[in-house]
Amino acid sequence: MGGFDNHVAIMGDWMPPSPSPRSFFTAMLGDDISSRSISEHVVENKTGAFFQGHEEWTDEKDGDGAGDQLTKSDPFSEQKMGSRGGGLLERMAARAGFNAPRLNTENIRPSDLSQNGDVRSPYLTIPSGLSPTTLLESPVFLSNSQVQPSPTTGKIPFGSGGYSRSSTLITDAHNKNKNFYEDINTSSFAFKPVAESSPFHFFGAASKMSSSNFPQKIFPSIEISVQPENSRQSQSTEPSKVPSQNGSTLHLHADLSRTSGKKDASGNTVMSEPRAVDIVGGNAEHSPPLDEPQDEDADQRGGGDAAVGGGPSDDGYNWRKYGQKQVKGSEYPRSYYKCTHPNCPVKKKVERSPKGHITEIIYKGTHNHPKPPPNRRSAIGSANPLTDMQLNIGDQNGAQIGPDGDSIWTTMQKGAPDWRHDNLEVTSSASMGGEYSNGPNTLPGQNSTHFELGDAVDASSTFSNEEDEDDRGTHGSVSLGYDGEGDESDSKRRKIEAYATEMSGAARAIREPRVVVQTTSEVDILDDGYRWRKYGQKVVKGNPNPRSYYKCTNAGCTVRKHVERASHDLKSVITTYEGKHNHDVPAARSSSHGNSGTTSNGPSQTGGALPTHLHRSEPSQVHNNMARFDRPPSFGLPERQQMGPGPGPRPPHGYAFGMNQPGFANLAMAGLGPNPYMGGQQRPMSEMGFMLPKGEPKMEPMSEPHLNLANGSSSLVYNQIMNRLPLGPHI
DNA sequence: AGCCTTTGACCAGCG
DNA sequence: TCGCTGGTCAAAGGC
Repeated sequence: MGGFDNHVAIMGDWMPPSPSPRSFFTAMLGDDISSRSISEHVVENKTGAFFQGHEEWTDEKDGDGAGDQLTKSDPFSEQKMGSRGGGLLERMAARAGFNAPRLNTENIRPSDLSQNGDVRSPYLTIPSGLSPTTLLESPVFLSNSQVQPSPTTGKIPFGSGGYSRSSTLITDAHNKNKNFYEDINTSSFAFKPVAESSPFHFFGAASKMSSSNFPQKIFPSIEISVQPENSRQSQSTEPSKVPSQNGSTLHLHADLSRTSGKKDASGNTVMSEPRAVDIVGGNAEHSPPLDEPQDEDADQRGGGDAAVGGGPSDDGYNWRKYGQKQVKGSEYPRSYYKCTHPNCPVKKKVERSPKGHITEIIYKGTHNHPKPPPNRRSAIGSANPLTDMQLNIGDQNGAQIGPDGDSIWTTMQKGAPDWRHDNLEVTSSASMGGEYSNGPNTLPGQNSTHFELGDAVDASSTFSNEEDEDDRGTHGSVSLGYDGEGDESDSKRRKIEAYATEMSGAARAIREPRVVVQTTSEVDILDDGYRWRKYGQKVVKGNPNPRSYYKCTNAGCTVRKHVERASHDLKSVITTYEGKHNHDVPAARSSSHGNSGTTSNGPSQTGGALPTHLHRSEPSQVHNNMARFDRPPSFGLPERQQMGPGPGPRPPHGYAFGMNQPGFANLAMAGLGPNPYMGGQQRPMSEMGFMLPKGEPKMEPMSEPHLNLANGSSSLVYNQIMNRLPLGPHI
């Protein structure tokens, strides 16, 4: 397997029946942007192979030179892939009983620990070297047409059809080439997990999803693997010292080593050609590795797991480690945890690399008690971004007991307390990291924009955390699993398929659509063309800067938004939209100009949050699209039909955010939802990020050189993306 | 003192 | 039946 081309080809095989992510991306970004292959980017970046093997990971901290990385990182190296693949991926695949695209969370990093430990705005960024197209091909975007996925909302894209089996995303904690990514990380998608809301509602398969299926639905056990292996990137830079930047990167990791139908040593079925998608969140260089700072410590004191996200408390629950052992096929030792709550049967297994990178987290059982108060959670959990991530996961994914209360490894998501598990085990994991993060230098002075799509769907509504917690990230991998008693392979597979379908719907929560737009560039997204009235301002946790609240002044419009300066980057402004949109952009303001540079009455003016930016965003679409959120899911309709130019104004620059759209959901999933580690970092370069719906991972696309987002072009790109985002079934 | 981690040993399932 | 493997137990120690 030599080249990336092959890789791509494989990915193609792996693609879901529905519009391939790649196609989507291509469409979204346009030929100019997407046509280029990742490999090309890699070459251009001279940073080495874009996809990396897992083995390289170990060298990460050793500071491998670019050249080394290039060599080592050759993900296409059969050898490497094979070796790695035999491990987690296969196990995951086996567990899930189907192809398990790997979502690598190793690279998930705290957005900005140094500046604000509380910052929870993991962003999943697409490194400059990473082609959106590629990204779209990642499992994250699988089955867009049928999935309602949203990693955070638990809508995992478990596509139907052949792909349904692939619903499992295997976390690949072994992202190597940290440097590579760092170098290239200029643009990326940042998944900005939103608070506890429901980072992981990965029950994507939505093919059969119906509006009636909601959180209350009974689910089979869900296993979530979170693999925030962060660390690799930290090396190049000191995350803690570097202001967070939008370095989160979306790490697409292809694993070509696997063959279908094979079984691993354990007899687990290994699905054919599982592809690993590593989503690296957080800025490699800017954002501290999720756990990197604590890695050593964690390792030594055993609390490392916690620190890393596998910890007992990262998910909001308290855990006691009762065992650890090296599991065959796993490169890293597996730690066993039990919920410390009396009589609570929930357990979780965490695998993490020697450096503390979590490669997999599997929950089993259902908590029969409420989550302990935050103050009771481990300090680590609260302070550690990674922990935050875990919290999100736990919150949303907290394991829940199956009907029988045992033997079910599940990963529940917050807000899914009512879920019940059957014998379904779907494992999906995603890792985010900064590896892909583009180097800060790549596109100096460019814009970084983050879009957070609020999702009206939030199964985790149970934990009604609002913005303050929205930024928590959940990232990672989610495994829907079924630990069943019988034939894991087949039965799981079957059940997974069945469940995937149901889950997607179930995962949907009803929530106010929420869109977060973050920008650090001249393109001021804050100036969205609508008229706003500032009605409040306050300092929220996690951000030293005041948040300004605005209401749309349009009569009858309930849309609100709040704007705040990103703690990690004062140049960056995060705008969160909430509410439904019932009108178009005011004529006077509905201009389409990426670079107009004029500011409107938006926060940028009042809030002064954007001192240096000319923000001109086109949230008009947001408005419009948000309205769509309320629509009943429409399945089977081509995205275009749903999102497209169809009825309804579509401002030239409008952002066609498809809230609740599978596409994003998937993307979010890739981002692993609220991954504190992912985001939070912004750079003075063009970056465009997509913030996933509240409760969902937020993507923070870092500026992709190819996207050329700077100076208004970002809006164009954004617009294109949004408008073209394939979203299969939409709500 | 309580809680948690570590770690070797034990147990059970499976081929 | 044996060996392998994953999962669990429980003593010891640390914080």
